[in-house]
Formats: sequence, C-alpha cells, structure tokens
Amino acid sequence: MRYSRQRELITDIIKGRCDHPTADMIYYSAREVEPNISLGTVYRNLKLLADEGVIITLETQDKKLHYDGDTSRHSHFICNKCGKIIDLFRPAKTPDEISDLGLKVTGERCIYYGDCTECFG
Amino acid sequence: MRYSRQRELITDIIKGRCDHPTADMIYYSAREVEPNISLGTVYRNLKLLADEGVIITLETQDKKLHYDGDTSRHSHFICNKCGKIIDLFRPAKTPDEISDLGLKVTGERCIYYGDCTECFG
DNA sequence: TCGTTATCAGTAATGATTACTATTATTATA
DNA sequence: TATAATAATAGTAATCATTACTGATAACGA
Repeated sequence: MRYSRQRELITDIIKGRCDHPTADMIYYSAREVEPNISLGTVYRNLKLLADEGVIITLETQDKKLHYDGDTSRHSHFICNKCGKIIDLFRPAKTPDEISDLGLKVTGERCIYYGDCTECFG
Repeated sequence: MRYSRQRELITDIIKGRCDHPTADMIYYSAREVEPNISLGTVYRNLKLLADEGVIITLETQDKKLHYDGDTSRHSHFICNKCGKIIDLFRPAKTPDEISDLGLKVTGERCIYYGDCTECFG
C-alpha cells in the first residue's frame, strides 16, 4: 500500500477524535484541510483501513456505518433519543454494570465474528 | 393495529424458522403462500413488528438487515466465510466460552441501546 | 350493512455506498 | 536525478437495500 496524503489525513481524523463519525462526517472534516478530497476517496480509504484492522466499523440502527479509531476491545452504548455513542471500556459489560453509569439499557446487540466449524473444521 | 393476513404470514415465517432471514428471503418465502404479496408490504410489516418488539433486527456487516423471531436475550456468532448466523444462548457470552463451542472468534461488536444521562437525567 | 380508515400491491424515490474513468502522484530503478 | 510502472485520486455514474407514494382493497366498529 502506497503512501497517500489523503489516507493519512483520514486516519489522523479518525484517530484524533473520540466520537464515532460516519463517512460523511469524516468527509466534511477532511475538506477543511484538503478542500478537493472526494467522498469516494473517503469511502475507499475507510474500507481499506477497516480491512487492515487500523479502524473498526460499527453497524448501528441508523443505517449508516460509524467508524472507531480505537481498536482496543470495548463495547458501545447508543442513546435511543440523541444517537450519541458512548465507549464502554472494560470492566463494564453487563447491562447491570452499565446501568450503574447512569445509562438505562433497553436493548442489546452482541455479535461475534469468526470462523465456524464447517468452514474451518 | 388491525389484523392482516399478510402480517400474520410474515410473523409466522420469522417465528417458524431458526435462521435469521433478510427481508428478501422472507419475501420469497411468503410468496410461496401468498403469491401476490409485495416486497413493500414485507418491509413495512417487518419494521412494524420490530418497532412493536415482536421480532428483533440484526445489523450485520453484509449491509442487509437480518431478522430474528426469538426476542429472548442472546448473542450471535457470524461466520466470516459462509455468513451463517449462530445463536449463542446464555451461558455462552465471552469469546473464550464461544471458542469452547468450536467457533474461532476474530472480532466482536457489542452495542447496548438505551437512554443516556443527558436525555433522561 | 355501511362508513371509516388501516393495509395492500405496485411502483417510484431515496440515500448510503460502490464502481468507473481519465488524470495525478508515489516509488522503485536505471 | 529522470523515468517508467502503476497505485491512488477527483469527479461522476451506478448499485441496491430500504422507504415513500398512490389508488384500490379489506378489516371492523357502529
């Protein structure tokens, strides 16, 4: 993978913020530095970075992918009303423990990805 | 909410299978019983049923919503290669415990939904 | 039975994401 | 350092899951 100014910028933007931006949020942020960067470039690089494991994707219920520059193992809390995404670092994994943070949990989606027995017996 | 033959059929289909079908899988399944049912009707009712809490949505990495007729609290394992979705009922929640089932976990997305402190202080 | 209106079938529109293409920029090598 | 090979880009068109729209139909309370 060759160096590119645009990819470095995109990486810096994601790694430098503690929210969990969507592609278009990153796009607008990038245009402040690189006014001609294209949305396609943002999408292509986000996919690349996610494939490389440099960033993480978050499949939420708002139909847009969110990206997380922090690849350490942690969970997320999303507010039903304002949509804010809060990092939940360990130890804080059960709904009861999350409630203790002042967050009222109404739903939970926990998906593990990996290799199943049939594909990799 | 009025009764409708179409909605009952859709509900029966989801509740009657143990996989986690997408809208178009449910659509094709429904057409075998109700040949004129429309895709829009399937989508509208799936959304309704999910809003009512009768079924659950699964936001996966394949860009399509999957639906689960089992609303009891459980997690999911998705194979990176074949895409198969496996239910993980408690107790089986940590990656280590899942590995013991013969599934090799490579990634994890755990999202809690609820009300945050600012919105519902 | 009748009137109200939720629901439907069929189709058009939406919107996030991806693909395409001519051009530009990176980088290995002479 | 100049140059050739080719990744990467900007800009735009296409894709595709999902949602919205519209006139017709069906559920159901009075």
